[in-house]
Amino acid sequence: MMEKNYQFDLIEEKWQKHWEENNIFKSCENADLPKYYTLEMFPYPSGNLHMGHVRNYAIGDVVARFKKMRGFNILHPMGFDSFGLPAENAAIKHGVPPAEWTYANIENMKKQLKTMGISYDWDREVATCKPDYYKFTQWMFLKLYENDLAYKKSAAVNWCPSCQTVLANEQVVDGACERCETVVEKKKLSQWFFKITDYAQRLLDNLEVLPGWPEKVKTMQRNWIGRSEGCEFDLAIEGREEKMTVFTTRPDTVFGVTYMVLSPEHPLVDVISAGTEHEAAVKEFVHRMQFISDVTRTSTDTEKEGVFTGAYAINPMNNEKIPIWIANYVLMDYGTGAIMAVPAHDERDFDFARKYNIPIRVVIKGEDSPAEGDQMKEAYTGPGKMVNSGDYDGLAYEDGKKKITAYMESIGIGKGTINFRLRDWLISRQRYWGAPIPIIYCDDCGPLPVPEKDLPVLLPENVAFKPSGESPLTYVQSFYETVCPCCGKPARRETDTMDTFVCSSWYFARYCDPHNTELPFAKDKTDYWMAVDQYIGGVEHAILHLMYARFFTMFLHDIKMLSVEEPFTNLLTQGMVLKDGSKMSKTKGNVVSPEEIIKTYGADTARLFILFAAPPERDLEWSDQGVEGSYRFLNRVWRIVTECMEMIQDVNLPETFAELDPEARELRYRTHAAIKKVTEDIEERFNFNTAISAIMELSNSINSYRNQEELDLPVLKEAIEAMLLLLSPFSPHITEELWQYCGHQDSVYSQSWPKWDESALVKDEVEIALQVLGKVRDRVMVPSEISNEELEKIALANERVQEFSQGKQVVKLIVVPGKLVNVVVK
RNA sequence: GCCAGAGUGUCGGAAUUGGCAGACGAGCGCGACUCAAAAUCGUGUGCCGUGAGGCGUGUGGGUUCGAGUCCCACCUCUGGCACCA
Repeated sequence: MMEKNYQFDLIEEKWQKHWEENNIFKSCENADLPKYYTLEMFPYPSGNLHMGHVRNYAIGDVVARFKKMRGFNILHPMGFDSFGLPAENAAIKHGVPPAEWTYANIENMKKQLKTMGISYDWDREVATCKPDYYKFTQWMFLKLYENDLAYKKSAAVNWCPSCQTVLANEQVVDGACERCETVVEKKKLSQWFFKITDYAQRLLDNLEVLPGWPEKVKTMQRNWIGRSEGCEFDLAIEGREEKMTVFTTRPDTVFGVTYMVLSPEHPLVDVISAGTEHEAAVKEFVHRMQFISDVTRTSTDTEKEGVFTGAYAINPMNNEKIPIWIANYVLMDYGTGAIMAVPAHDERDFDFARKYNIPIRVVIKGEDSPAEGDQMKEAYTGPGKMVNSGDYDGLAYEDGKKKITAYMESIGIGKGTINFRLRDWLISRQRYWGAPIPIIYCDDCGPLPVPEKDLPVLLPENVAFKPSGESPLTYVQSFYETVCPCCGKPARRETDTMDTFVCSSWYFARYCDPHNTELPFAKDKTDYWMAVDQYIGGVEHAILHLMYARFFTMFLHDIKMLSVEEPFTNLLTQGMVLKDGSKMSKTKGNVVSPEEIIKTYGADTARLFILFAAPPERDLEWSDQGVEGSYRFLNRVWRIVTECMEMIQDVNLPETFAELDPEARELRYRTHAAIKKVTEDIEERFNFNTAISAIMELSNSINSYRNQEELDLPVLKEAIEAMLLLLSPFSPHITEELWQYCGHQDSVYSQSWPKWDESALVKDEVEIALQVLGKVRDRVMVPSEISNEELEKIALANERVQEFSQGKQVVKLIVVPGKLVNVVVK
């Protein structure tokens, strides 16, 4: 029975149930149809959806439903990134086991997600904390290990004292923990790494073949990978056996070296300063540097300082004696931890040399650059010709780079190298709630991978949480006690777990074959579905998740598990949801709860508003009044359809619409203009806000048309049905209900997307603006087929035009057909 | 400091290829309905001016018949990078 009023709560519940019971959104491979894989970044199950989620999933659902109606075979799954620290914190705080807390949150969030009415195939749901999933996260580790891409090493790593675990470089932002903003410390520990640096060049190069990614994200990844090309070479140290090795991108400036710098942590520092009069000062400096955090030390604001070590290196190009210093601005973990300093052509070296009165020698002369170091106000880093460089004088600096590198190579002291800023990915975490690293330590056989058949290495339950620097699993004897898979003697399991970013680096492939118990996924399934055609999520993952996932995909491609090399063909990074100009947060007290909004206005209104308020990439300002507006619009749609229903229900649409009266023609024009506009806005630009405004315009047109006395019912029906179909990806429940009222049996979701009729877009008459000197003075209606000559005549004869060109001479006439005539006078 | 992106009514935002700035929505004003209110419907709404008209897309200049859009300089905001040799 038809309800008189728009009762969103009844309608939404009814259709959600209907969709679920009829498996409307279930997807399977179908070779006859082109596939389309839409994916939104899966959430961490914190327990409640926030507006950012709603925005993310509303965008994804428009894409999925639109593509479905456009004839694609859709994969649109959802799941949970369910390992991670909050579960452990909750366990400590509330005494609930992490697993219990997590599963309860998943249930609640799933319930909330279902009230949004998104077209997910829930049969494909994954949760990374379930053994059937993390079994294959461990499988990934084993494959990386087999291929020498997982290794353990002792290194100074980032330690978050609050989270009580180590972090990857990517998870340290401005020297602080990405999660809790605590300043991280350096700790020397033995940890597991993935050799992502082996893929540095490919991660960089492939960005070129990702035209569907925002330039912003690609730039961030390029910066992070930080490739630089240069030359590494050895220098003898006066009176010693040892050599020092430096990396430089400017071998062309090697004749301008006036001092060398070692990082304070460099192993040679102690050796070369020992026994010199400078030893005490060096020791003091090194000691002092230990207590300065990396953030401070690597900030551009920090003043450069250093001390002379007492030792000298020999410049291999001219045998000059060069003093070796140590300084705060040279870092141990980039390049070789040592540099050649050329103050004339490097800003940092210049500042340092000025401070300590070290000579500045010009070796590159640009067009207007100073020739003498003393005259310089700043370092000259531009192009130029080599000077003061012996046989190399007169060479262009680029040629100099090549020639000097080649020379060093020929005498066996150096070689051309490429340095990356990217570090290997530290994946061990001293935490309980993660996938255990599948490694066994045997006193006799060493560290060994857990045999594939023994996966998964199950996480034990009932674990005590003691705040210490060690994994809680180190206290669980039943977990760590095992036998060596090689010799059968008692052995010990690795007690660290994996970074949760490992779990999310391959989930998109698991969705293609989520119930496979033998393999993470079967190749024929991923061959059909991968890559993800449209990936949608927050820009905060620009480096972290998006780079790790690319790395995994390349690796899986290399071991022939995946055909694709890149996981995400198109990427949309959505903006944040703001309230009163800032991000919604509990501390600011400006949080709007999606649950409340859906309860008060319904999911259709919530979705519509969030898509209407701003284009998807931009930040969105939440507005309660804006929500009211969207709600009013849906009510208007409801009234239009229910009030016209009886008239149009039994009307058949003709093949062609001939002989229409002007009003009906106008409505048809507007209907088809709306179809065109909405289609192009979604398809080409993801401009959902303007697509919605076009639907609103159509509804306004229908509304005024239906108040007339004589109605052309087929035209009215066509307009109303087009409006419902166009609106259905945005607000699926109300359109489903009204679609049925119009006499249809099938779901709107399974309808074909409407096509516009070009002939309906042809107008008899168009409005032309008449300008004098670029200012609009009048507007006239003219036949659309009018010739330029005719238009010119009309313009010149126009009263208003004459008024404004009186006493002046017409110099020129500009005609833009269908738009305007501009009369140029003098 | 460097590199992106942005700056348009009271507000969110539109203008797709250099061609009528302000679509759509919100807010506000007026009117209808109502005992009244809400809802709804209709209508108006960039600024100045009684009016004719003038002005108007961060600022200043330029190109053009015509500039929110192109060029130059500058200001502000947002994001990213920032001793990476």
